[in-house]
Amino acid sequence: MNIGKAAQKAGLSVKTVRYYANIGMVSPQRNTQTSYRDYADDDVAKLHFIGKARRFNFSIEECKELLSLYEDKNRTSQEVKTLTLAKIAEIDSKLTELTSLKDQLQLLAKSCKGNDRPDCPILDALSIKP
Amino acid sequence: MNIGKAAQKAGLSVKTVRYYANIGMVSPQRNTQTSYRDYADDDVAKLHFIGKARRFNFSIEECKELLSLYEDKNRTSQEVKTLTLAKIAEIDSKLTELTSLKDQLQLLAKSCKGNDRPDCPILDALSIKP
DNA sequence: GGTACGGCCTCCCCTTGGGGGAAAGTAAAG
DNA sequence: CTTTACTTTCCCCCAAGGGGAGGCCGTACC
Repeated sequence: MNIGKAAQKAGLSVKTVRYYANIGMVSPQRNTQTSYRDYADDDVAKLHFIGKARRFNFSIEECKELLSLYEDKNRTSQEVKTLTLAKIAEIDSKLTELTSLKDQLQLLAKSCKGNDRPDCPILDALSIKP
Repeated sequence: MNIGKAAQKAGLSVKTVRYYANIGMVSPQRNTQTSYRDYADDDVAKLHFIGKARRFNFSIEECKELLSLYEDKNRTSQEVKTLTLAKIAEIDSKLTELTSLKDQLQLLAKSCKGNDRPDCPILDALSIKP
């Protein structure tokens, strides 16, 4: 099938699917006459797989890794789980960082009256040296 | 002072400080002979301000906004607080999203034995249609 | 048969916030 | 005077595609 149909089935944009072909992640056959990309059902399954992994915050490189594990019928579940746990840890550290940021911003916001006067503890805090 | 000294005082890299000059955020004087950038203490204070705002996850555009509020002695604290609350909301929605992702990944990881066998519920979940 | 429309192709520039490094001018120190 | 450290501009690079130009291709309609 053509790229438009494949993208639609996989729930991705045509641009994205073409990008994945360009970086060698999902390489469809080519129609010898039109040079149109020709996606098999198997390719669409991979695209779908990648789309889902991306939504789980896996990077392109990690998706390549997952994809090769996906295609390797002899891989161990341990390899996959390791990647997943690493991703969880990564998300966790981002959560910690964002939570701390939010807390600090909330303290600042709380200390600022937010009225018509010019004095603002938020700006003061941003200009303090340390 | 030269850019190296200014960067050091502000706790930023020279590249970053030059970048801020290029985008017109902090525009130092120029030494007419050498064309070296010449940072005043005031510029360094702005750089420092920006560095801190960046660490609070404010984008460059938002930093520009904060900076103009910072320099405007007649601004109201309300304007600053509004920006801050918006940033908090933004961080909050990211927290929600990441938490949901983490939960889903943890469910998957929990269901996967992570042993030497090839069967892996994580990959299965990633290949399920939707 | 023509032609209008839509899909596909490649190619290039754009995004965020700088990092890396080359080539060349300049300043400070020995 | 020479070495070394600093600064300048310039260009390419990252992720993960998005937007759009210009040019083929195929088909539906008159």
